[in-house]
Order: sequence, then structure tokens, then C-alpha cells
Amino acid sequence: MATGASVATVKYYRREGLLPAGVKTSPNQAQYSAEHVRRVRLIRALLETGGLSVAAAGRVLGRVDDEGAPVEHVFAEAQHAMGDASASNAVPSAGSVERIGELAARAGWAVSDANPGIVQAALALDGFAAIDATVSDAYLSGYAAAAAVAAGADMDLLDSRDDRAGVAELMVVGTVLGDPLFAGLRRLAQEQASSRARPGGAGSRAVDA
Amino acid sequence: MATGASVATVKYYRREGLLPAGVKTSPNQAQYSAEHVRRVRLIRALLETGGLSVAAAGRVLGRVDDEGAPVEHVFAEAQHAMGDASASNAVPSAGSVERIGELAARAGWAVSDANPGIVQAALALDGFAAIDATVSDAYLSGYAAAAAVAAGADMDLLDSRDDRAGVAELMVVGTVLGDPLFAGLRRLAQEQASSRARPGGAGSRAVDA
DNA sequence: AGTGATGGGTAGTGTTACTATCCGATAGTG
DNA sequence: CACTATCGGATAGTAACACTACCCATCACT
Repeated sequence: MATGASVATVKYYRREGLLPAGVKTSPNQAQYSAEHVRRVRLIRALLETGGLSVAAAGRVLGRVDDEGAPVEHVFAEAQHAMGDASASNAVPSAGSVERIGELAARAGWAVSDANPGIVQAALALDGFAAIDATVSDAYLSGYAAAAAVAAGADMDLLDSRDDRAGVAELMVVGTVLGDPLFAGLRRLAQEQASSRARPGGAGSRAVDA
Repeated sequence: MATGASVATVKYYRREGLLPAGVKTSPNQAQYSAEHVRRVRLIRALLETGGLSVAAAGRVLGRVDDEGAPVEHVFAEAQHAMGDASASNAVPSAGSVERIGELAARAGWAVSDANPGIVQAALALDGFAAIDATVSDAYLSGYAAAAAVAAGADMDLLDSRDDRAGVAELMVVGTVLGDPLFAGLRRLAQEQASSRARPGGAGSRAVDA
């Protein structure tokens, strides 16, 4: 298979409902199209690179496949899937939640209380608090500005498709893979920024230990 | 315990070497200081919010505790830990790697080949390719600009400490928790951007279904 | 002296993402 | 037309991981 998954794994995905059944030509023969291959590659990307669980991927893809579901719901499901991927069931402190709310207000964002990003960002703040580190408003504003830039790019990208299925798929991929894309680029930018701040020590020298 | 972990869990962390042993006053009594409580909270943040594995957290904290290790090594270890958290052992396509390299060059970043961000970003690009979506240079440049802003904020934050232990810890937290912080904020910014682009449909409405 | 907690170690548990095997039916081959 | 290799589908097993429950010897406290 040229999909990065073994036959057994593909069967497993079918059982979990991530993959629609092929057109059955007879009780034991089914026809799998190029669309199925595409879907398997998408699943692998969501799981391996995006870090989604099989269950979460199933929920998201279910929305994508549901022609009656508005794309906003697809979007919301993808956002929730990413929130559940990390954070599990931890509850952030009220103070951090409030600070994120203030940050959003300062940035001029109208945000629903149900947005899973609030919990995720607040939990990150709690992590800083865990080592008694105080994060400055400047730091948070920097991150908020970066997030606004990325979100703008996300929206522009969606304009490249206009069919419902294409938009839904791209929405999912953009939401899920935008995080690792940014994370990777931040590593690169950090190396550059670090070598400028502390000349002589490459930020990402290989660890030889 | 006010650390978010049960006694049994703390014992487990000790066995795994994430937590130094307390000062033993007798064969079955040990003294645990506030420093230990702090450490446990840090571990919880790295695992729950940062998504690190126990093993990865152990490697990173080992570097932090090693007074002889230069902070650049702490940094590199933290970066690798995040890379391993997602992506597992997948190999990106050469084309994507090359495109990320070009993007870094265009941004003026001097980047080592060993930087784990390359693989992570390239894998994300491969995910877009999986659904035959083409990502524009404008999109990538937007993300690169956002990454540069965030990395700059990261560096500024480090200036708030000057002792080696403090810098190392903050470096780890910043590297590990910066990802979910940004991810959460991006969700918020997406909701705003989406509601502006498609008025009437809130991007993150609760899913009732 | 007695009781209950503590540190330390071993073994077990629940979850997740596969993976190996089995089965009946059928497609292709000679 | 027989025969074997392969396929779809289902069941059960596996490996990794993050705990968690239990046991035991020792010790603090009353």
C-alpha cells in the first residue's frame, strides 16, 4: 500500500468508522477508489502529525462526511478534537482563564465561552505559574499577535476552495496541522533568535551526550 | 496533596527519576521541601499540558538538573522532546523538507539540519499534500512571521531570570508550553477571523448534536 | 506497647493503537 | 470444473504507557 498504513491497519480504521466501506461488488470483494487512498493518507496525517486519537479523528471525519452539517460545525469539531488531544481533563485556574479573557478582549477578539482554546491557553499559563514564573503582558501580547497572523493566513487559505467537501477537509487539515506547522517553525525561529541573543551557542546543536 | 498528583503517582515519578529523592532522615522518613512540590507541579504541566511522555520529561529534567550542562543543551533537549511527542517516527517527504528550508532561508534564519522543527513542519506540509491541497507561499510566510514573533517573545521572557537554574527551567517551560499557549490563542483568533469572514456563524459554537 | 503512617518495591490495571489469526466465499488458473 | 490463492470481515491478542493497588519493614506518635 502506498498510504503509509498496512492492510490490517486500514481494516481497523474501517471498523472504527474513519473510512467508508468500499462499493461491494460481491459479498467478499469491494472496490476501493483513489478517494479511499486519499482518506487513509488524511487519517495518517491527523493521527501521526496532528496527534489526534482515532476516536477524535472519527468524530471530525464524521462531520466532514455529513453533507448536512454546516462547515462551522466541522470547524468546531476540529477545534475540540485538538483541545482534547492535549490537556486531557485538567481544569485551568480561574485566574488564568480570566487573564486569557482579558488578553482576547485587548486583542479585540469576540470569543465564545465554549471555545476550547481558552482552556488550552489557560492551562499553559498555569504551567508557567507552576514554576513561579510570571509571564509579562508583553509576552502574551506577542503570542496573541502571532496567533492573529496565523489565523488570518488560515482564513485566506480557505478561499482556495469553494466546494463544501473541499472547504471542510481543508478546514480540518488547517486546524489540526496548523499547530505542528507553527510549532516546527517556532523551533527554527527560536534557534535563530537564540543565536542572535547568545552568539556562539547554536540553539539546536545536536545532543551528543 | 496540593500538587495535582496522588501519592502513588509521585512515587512513580520518583522511580522514573523525574524527581530527586528527598533527604532521608531515617530509613523510612524523608524530608520533602517546597522545591519538590514545585517540581511535581512542573512535571504535571509538562505531561498534561505539554503532552510530553514521562520518559521525555525525564530526559529534559535531567538536563535541567545537570549543573554542568550548558543551557543550550537544555534547550535542545526540550525541543527534541516536543518533536518526539508528536510525529513519532514518521519521515517527511524530501520535497516538504526542502520547502521548509527555503522558507527559513527567505526568513533569514540560520538553521541547523538537526533542528527537529524541520521534520515537524515538513510533516505538516505533507498532511496538506495528503488531501492534494496546495499551500501558498503567502500562507507559509504568514506562519513564519508568526513564529518569528513568538520566538522573539520567548527570548525576551528569558531575560527575566539570570540564574542558571531559573533560566533552564523557564527555557523548558517556554519551549514546551509555548506550543499549547499559541495553539489555544490561535483557536480564539480563528473564531474572530472566521466570524469576520463569514458573518453570522460563530466559529466555535458549542456542538450540540 | 500499640497503632497508624511512610518509603520502597512489585505486580496488576485500564486504555489505546494496532496486529495476528481465523473463516467463509469467490476470483482467477490450468 | 476443480483448486488454490486472495479478499473482506470478525475476534482475539499484543505492546507501550501511565498510572495504581498492594505488601512489607520500619518508624513516629501516644
